[in-house]
Amino acid sequence: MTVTDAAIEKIKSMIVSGELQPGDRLPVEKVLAAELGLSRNSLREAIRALTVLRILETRQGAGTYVTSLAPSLILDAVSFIVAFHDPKTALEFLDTRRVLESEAAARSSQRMTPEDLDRLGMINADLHALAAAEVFDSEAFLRADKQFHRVVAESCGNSALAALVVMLGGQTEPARMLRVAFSDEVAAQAAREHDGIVDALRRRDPDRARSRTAAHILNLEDWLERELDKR
Amino acid sequence: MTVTDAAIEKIKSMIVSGELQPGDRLPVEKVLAAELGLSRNSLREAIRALTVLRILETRQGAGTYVTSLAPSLILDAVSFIVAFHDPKTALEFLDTRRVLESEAAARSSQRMTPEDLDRLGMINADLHALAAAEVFDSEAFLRADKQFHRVVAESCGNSALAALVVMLGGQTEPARMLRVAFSDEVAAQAAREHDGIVDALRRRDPDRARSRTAAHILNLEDWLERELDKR
DNA sequence: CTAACGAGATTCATCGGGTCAATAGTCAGC
DNA sequence: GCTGACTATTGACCCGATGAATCTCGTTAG
Repeated sequence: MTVTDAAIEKIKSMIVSGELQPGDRLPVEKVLAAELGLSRNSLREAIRALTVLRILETRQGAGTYVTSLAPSLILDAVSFIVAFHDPKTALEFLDTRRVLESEAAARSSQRMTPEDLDRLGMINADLHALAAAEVFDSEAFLRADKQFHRVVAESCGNSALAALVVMLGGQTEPARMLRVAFSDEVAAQAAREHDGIVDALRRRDPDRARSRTAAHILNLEDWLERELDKR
Repeated sequence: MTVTDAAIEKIKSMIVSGELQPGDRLPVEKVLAAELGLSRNSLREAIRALTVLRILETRQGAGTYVTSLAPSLILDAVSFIVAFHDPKTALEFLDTRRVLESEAAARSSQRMTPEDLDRLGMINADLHALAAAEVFDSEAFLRADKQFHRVVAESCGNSALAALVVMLGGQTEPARMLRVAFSDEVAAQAAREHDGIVDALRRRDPDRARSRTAAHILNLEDWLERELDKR
């Protein structure tokens, strides 16, 4: 256990115990270093580690603060981690995402407002347009697609579940591969499947929403598997 | 964007691009710092950040290495993050865990070997014994309980799913609270529910495994909710 | 010839000192 | 009362040095 690790644990326990609340400001580096009994450099390593985990936030000239610790914020750090995985692992993540997102869709079907549904419809209209465009912009399509899934997930009423879905739908390494292999035909098919999901959500039918979402992601899994076999 | 953040991105891209493979050794700090054009201290902050994310591993005197990047390793870092949440958020995590673990149990029912099942039976026999002991050791019970759920999850055939389940069953803050409030009666009830899960797994019946697991965790959720209301 | 040993080189861990840049708080001027 | 310049605060970043853990490799005992 290095002194930096000890400092991380110390700061962590100060937060978990409530000694430091979200939004609180930490003592200045020099003082905190003295309190914890280590050098400023080593303390900075600890602070940096907690910063990339979105637990602390530093602003030059202003100070270091505890973040809101919202699940979405924290799990955002996880999507950073997920990006390191190989394509085979990506299939497992996608498989897991299917489990979570179909459940989230079922729950969202009971909770989405007409405004949410309209917004979702507009996003998918964009997706149809992007898929039918003269020159297919896979980059833009995947960005909007992510947006679609995010809206569905975030209406489910459980922010931890939503954050996990968004995280698993994030930038995995094969997602970059997708960009080159993703065709306008696959995109058009995906947009049509989205229509089915939106319809299920409008009907407020959890079973339909669940099944349609599961099938949609399953198709994505199959496509990815085929792409991986090609190489 | 600070120079350290830039270094993190640079190292990340080196791994994602395959320039650095799992197990590879990084250049020594002094050299790498020169290559990336920053001081050793700043580079060390970047390395430390990737170390707490379990992406790099440093050994004094030996060097800095890229980890295996196994999902379990990576998601292990997540359980560290999850520990920061308040009890209310813990309910959401438990809710999410129910979704994942019931699915994992259903899958495991099709895959567990007789040896796995025997092992599970033994673990639960221990749990029964612990719950019936003269002086109830909640610490030991929860440790064995975690073990039980881990064995079920890890047989599901998807290591990412398994890792997520284990992570969500891990050290959340209320888990510490559990230790004081957890009674031998609640423990005995949990062990009986485990019997039902083991039975379903032995029957190789995914639906029973799914339902029994979901109900088990649901009971845990209810219990936690009641405990939270008390305060 | 093999295995245990040990000196030296390598590498990360930690420290103290310092400069620079961004922010916030203060106070004069209108 | 409001604006803007000045100043103190604070994190960002750098350099150089020492200590501790590990590895390398030649040496020696069996």
